[in-house]
Amino acid sequence: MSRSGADLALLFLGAYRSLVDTATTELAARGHAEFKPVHEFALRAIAAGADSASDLGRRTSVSKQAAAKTIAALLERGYVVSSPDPQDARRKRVEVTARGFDVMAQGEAVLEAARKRWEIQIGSAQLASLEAHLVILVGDAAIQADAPGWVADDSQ
Amino acid sequence: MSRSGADLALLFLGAYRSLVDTATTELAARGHAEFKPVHEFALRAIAAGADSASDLGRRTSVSKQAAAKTIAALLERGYVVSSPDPQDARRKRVEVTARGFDVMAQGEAVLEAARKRWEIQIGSAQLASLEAHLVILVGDAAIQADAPGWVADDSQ
DNA sequence: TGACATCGACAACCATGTTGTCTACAGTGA
DNA sequence: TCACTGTAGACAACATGGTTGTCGATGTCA
Repeated sequence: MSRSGADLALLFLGAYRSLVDTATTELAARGHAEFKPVHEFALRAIAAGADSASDLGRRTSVSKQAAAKTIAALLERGYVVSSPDPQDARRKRVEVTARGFDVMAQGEAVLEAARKRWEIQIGSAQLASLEAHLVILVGDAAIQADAPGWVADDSQ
Repeated sequence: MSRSGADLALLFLGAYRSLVDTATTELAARGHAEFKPVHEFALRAIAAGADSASDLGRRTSVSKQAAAKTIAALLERGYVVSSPDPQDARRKRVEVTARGFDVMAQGEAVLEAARKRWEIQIGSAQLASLEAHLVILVGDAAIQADAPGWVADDSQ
């Protein structure tokens, strides 16, 4: 077959897009419209302890201003709440709400379901080996779900 | 191993990013700084016959204004030239320059080299099967290199 | 106590897309 | 031949999601 390198790149992008689009569409259908991958990552980082804008910025490799905007968006949609930090009057502590945890759980479920469909399609062993090879090729870069500023691609 | 669906998505994104970053960096080192995937796709479309802004817009599923901006960027960097169409005074015909063909060839070569490295790393048969499975999973969506507005992710 | 760091807010800017509007020109049919 | 309709490209305004720079308030440490 010997596809070209460019096609290979496109294939990866297509696979990612396919999963993410599925998730976005499904989440919208389940009452979480406008929920984008960026939000998912931010929410994860907040749940993991990034409880202020500056903190979130550092963890997601983005300026604190950008992080503040993301938090504002999450706040507006009810995925997080913020309150003044009693320990430090400069800070505002951000916390994930029940709705926030819900959207994370649903997102995970949707992606897991998509993965299951693929598993059925090409076989469990094949998918496992595909994943294993990807891990080798990509290395650690993809593992830290907290980090990427490179999730900016999104749906749009 | 049974990785989660979210990890799988991240893995795909990581693989894509890895290839694209390699290509962008390499191209920059070879005298094509600031050349982004979007430019690559536009250039390909132009070479394939999209010789006007409106045309390019249609082919890459983007507004003609956005296409015009992309053309302006390519123009500025010397990858295309434009001239009034003698047949139709409304149009400006866009053509890929030698430099434009060069960057396309180099890009292809760089990606091909990256693919070769992976082939060595995990084995030729493994890479082939990975690609074959991806083709099954992604379907036709990734094949038409001309289309995607979804290459907006980029380096930045 | 004073120097310095950090927090969040605000403003300005950039990149890359969008829509809407405008003028020039092409093509077509009465 | 002429009016109508469609299309090309230019321009303006705006949305999104980043950036940098600056500022006042607050914390921290010598």
